[in-house]
Amino acid sequence: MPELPEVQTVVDTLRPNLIGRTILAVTLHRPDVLCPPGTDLAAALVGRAIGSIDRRGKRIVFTLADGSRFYVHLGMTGQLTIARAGDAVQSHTHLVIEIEDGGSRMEDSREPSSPSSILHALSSFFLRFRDPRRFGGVWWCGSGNAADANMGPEPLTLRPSQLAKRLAVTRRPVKSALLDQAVVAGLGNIYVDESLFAARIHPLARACDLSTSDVARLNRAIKSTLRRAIRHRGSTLRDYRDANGAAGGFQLLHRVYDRAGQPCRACRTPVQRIVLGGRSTHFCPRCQPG
DNA sequence: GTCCATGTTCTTTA
DNA sequence: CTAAAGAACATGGA
Repeated sequence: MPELPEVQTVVDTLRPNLIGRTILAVTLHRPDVLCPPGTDLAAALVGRAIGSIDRRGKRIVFTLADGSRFYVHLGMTGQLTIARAGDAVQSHTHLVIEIEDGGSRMEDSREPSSPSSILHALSSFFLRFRDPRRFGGVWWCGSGNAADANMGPEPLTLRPSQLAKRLAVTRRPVKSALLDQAVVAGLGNIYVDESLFAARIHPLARACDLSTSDVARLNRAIKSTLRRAIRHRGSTLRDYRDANGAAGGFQLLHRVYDRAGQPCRACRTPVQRIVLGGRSTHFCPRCQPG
């Protein structure tokens, strides 16, 4: 579920819970969600404070007070949520990070599940990562910049000339190019379809054939679509939740995505669905002429 | 049983 | 050789 607006919403809801707090413990229930394999995540995290949380494309980047970093990718079904000790642990919870509760300790009478160290003198809560399909995972970066690897520019600050330059060099359909994280970072199947509709560009149009005005329109459409989706806290089709467990609301405002056969909200022509690069692709044949 | 799914990466084909 | 298409990954819901 998570594309840029959903990931940004998770980051925005994680920050007030986690910034400045110290990590008390790390439990990795499924070691294969961690890269590089065999990393001692507990040794890297325990005792350190979380300095900042940022988004890069669809990656959620945690920077510790010592400057080291790790990032979480939610894949298709990943969730990163804040929980208290009494909250039921859902199936497919692969990683749990215990966090020192910086606030007063009186409000929470529940005890941590495994009080084992002097660090537990104060109350705590948990950051849980669950991901049924396990297309997501956790990447330890150390002090390197692995979080930026293979990532194109951020679409919210992308300039039309940059986008034009990147689209001009490929004959792929514009939809395929926009899904490529190395071309632009953060777009996925929902927001590419929505952005192309807003720009009135056919998804099969060759990227290199777009005119300067097409690209300018597309750049504006991408920004406005993403900003609107963030304002509505992302799209919950099935699994997506923010860090507080709340669903998004933008799915109610989709204009073409998952609306095959339903009337275009602009012209009433039935929305068409095709398969492109193995992905469902939705567009209005009248508003987005080939 | 079948098909489909918000993502990424590796393999095969053209 | 490069670019693009296809398959694979794992799970669950319709």
